[in-house]
Amino acid sequence: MTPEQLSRVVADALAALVAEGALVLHGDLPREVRVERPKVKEHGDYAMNVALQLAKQAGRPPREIAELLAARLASATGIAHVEVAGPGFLNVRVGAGAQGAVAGAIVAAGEAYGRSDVLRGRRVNVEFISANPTGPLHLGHTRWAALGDAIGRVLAAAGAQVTREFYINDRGAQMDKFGASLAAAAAGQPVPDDGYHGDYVVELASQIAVDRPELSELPADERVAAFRDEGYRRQLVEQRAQLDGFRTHFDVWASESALHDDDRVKHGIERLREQGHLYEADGALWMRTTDFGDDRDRVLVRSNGAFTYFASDSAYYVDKRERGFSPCIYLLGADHHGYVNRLRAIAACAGDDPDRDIDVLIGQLVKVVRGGQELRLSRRAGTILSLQEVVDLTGVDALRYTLCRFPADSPMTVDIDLVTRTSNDNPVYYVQYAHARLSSILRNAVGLGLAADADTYDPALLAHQREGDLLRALADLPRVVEQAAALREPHRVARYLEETAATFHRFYDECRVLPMGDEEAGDLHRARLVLVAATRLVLGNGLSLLGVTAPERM
RNA sequence: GCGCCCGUAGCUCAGCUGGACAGAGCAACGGACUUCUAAUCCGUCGGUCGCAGGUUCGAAUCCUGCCGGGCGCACCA
Repeated sequence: MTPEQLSRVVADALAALVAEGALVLHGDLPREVRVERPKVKEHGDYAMNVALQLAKQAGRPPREIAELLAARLASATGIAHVEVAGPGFLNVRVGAGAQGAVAGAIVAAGEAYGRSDVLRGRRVNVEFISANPTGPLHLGHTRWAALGDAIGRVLAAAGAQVTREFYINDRGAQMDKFGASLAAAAAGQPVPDDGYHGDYVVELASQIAVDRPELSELPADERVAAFRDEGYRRQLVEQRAQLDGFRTHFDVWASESALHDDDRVKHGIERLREQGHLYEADGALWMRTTDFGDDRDRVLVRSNGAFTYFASDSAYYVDKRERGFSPCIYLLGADHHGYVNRLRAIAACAGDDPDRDIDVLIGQLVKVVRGGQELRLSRRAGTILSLQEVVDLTGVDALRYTLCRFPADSPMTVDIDLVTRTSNDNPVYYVQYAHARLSSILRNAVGLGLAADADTYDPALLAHQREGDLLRALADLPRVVEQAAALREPHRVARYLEETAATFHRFYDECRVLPMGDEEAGDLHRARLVLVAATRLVLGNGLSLLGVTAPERM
C-alpha cells in the first residue's frame, strides 16, 4: 500500500461518513487527505491529521472524528491496525502483504516508477543561465545549469512537456565593449578600462587575428564589429561545448538580436499595446507596469527611438507565450531579483495571469572557497573560475549533485577542496555507492541462477522492520517528484535519495539477501531480491532526475 | 530611504509548504568485517531554531517590530 492509496482509502471513508450523515461538514470535503510518515515509529507507519483539520468544519472535537474514521478503516484491506492518538491523529500500520507489494509494483513499473502525469498537457518553458556570450561560463552559471536542467527533468517526470531555453544577450553596449576589447588586444594595445580584461580575451583575440588576418586590416569601426561578431560566435560555441560536457542541453538558443531582426520586438509591443497598458510620455513609449506591482513604469522605446532592453524582455515573453508555454519559468541570480516584479508585470500587461503563466525563481549566488579563501568572481576583472575548470577538478557527477542538493534560495558555499574530494564527505558517493552495492547483489544473484521476479514472490515475507522501513521509503518517490516539480525544488530529490540510501544500507546490514554457501534459495531470498531490484530502480531513477549517473560498480 | 533573500548543533545544511519529544552529514570519542562492495553500519557528545511580541488546540514554519549578513533599486546592459 502506497501513501497515495492510503490517502484514497481514507478520503473514501470520509466521503462515506458524510454521505451517511454520520458526519456533517460545513464546506467541501478536503481535496486530498495528507499522509505523513511519523518520525517516531510508535506512531505507526503512516499518520494523518485530517481529523484535526476538519474539527472546525464539523463542529466536533477532532478525536471524535478520528474515532469515526478509525472504525471504518479497521476493516479496510491492507490496513493492519488503526488507532487514534494525541489530539486526534490517525495512526495506521500497513499489513506486511500490502506493504511488500510495493516492491513488485516498482519493479513492474521499471524506469517509469516515480513519474506521474499531474502536469500532463502543460507546456513549460525553463529559461536559465542566459549569459552574455562575451566569455566562458563560470561557476556562478554552473549552479543554474545544474539546477535548471534538474528542474526541467523533474517537471518532465511529472508529465510536463519541457523546453529548455538559453537567452543570448547578444545585443547592446556590452557586446560592443567586448568587440573593442578584442580588437585592441589583437592589435597589441591595452584593452579599454571599461572593457573585458581576462586572459581569455587576449588568447581569443590572438586566435582570431591568426585565423582571420583580414579582420585586422579593416577600418577601426568595422574592425570592432568584426571582432565582436567573430568573438561572439566562438564564445557561443565554447559555451555550448562546456554545457554539453556538463550534460546540460538546451532545446532553444534564443538570440536577442534575432528578436529585433525579424521584428518580433515590434510585434510583441503591438500585442502589448492591444492590452492597453502602453502610453507615450516625454517622447518615449512606456509600459504602465505600476498597474501590477512594479515600483515604477518602464520605458520600451526611448525618446531617441532606440528599444530598451526591457522591450526585448517584454517581446521575448510574448514570443514564449505565443509558442504555447505556461508557465514560463525564469531562473535568475539574486543580483537580478529586482526583475521579478517587472517580469510579472509584463505578464500582467500582456493580459496573462502572473501566478499561472510566469514563475520567476531567484537563486542566491554561490560563494566559492578554495584553500580556505574566498574567490571573488568577476569576468571583467578576469578572476574567473570557469565551469570547465571546476568540472575538470570535480567531475560532472559530484558537481551537479552538490549544486542540486540545496534549495536555490539558500546561499551556498562551494568548497572546491571538498567537492573535489572523492570521499564520503560527498553525499553523491554515498548514494552512488548504494546503487553499486545493489547492482552487485543483483549480479551475484544471476551467478546463482536467481532473478528478481515481481510476479511470483511472496510480499508478505518482507515483514522485517528494516524491510518495512525500506519499502515505505521507496513508496515515497512519486510524491517527492511531484512536490519537487510543483515547487521547482529538485533538492528534495537529492535529500530523499540520501535518506533512502541510508535506509537501504541499514537493511543491508541486518538482512541477508542471497543464500549463503550451499544454502538452498528460499522464498525469503526471492522476496528480498525483488526488494533489492526495486531499491536499485528508485536510486537510479532518482539520480537520473538530477542528471547524475548511477554506477554499477565503484 | 524603499524592496527581495538568509539567520536552526563547533562546521556545512535539511526540516515534507502549521503537527506529536527539533534532524542529517562532517568534526570528536567508542564499537562492528572468515560468506551479498567497510565508499558501510551501531553507540556517545552536541541546539534559548537571531531577539521580542502576536495569530491558535499547536509555530523553526504564518503576521508585526527590532538586530545581524547578502543583494537590488536607470530613457544601463
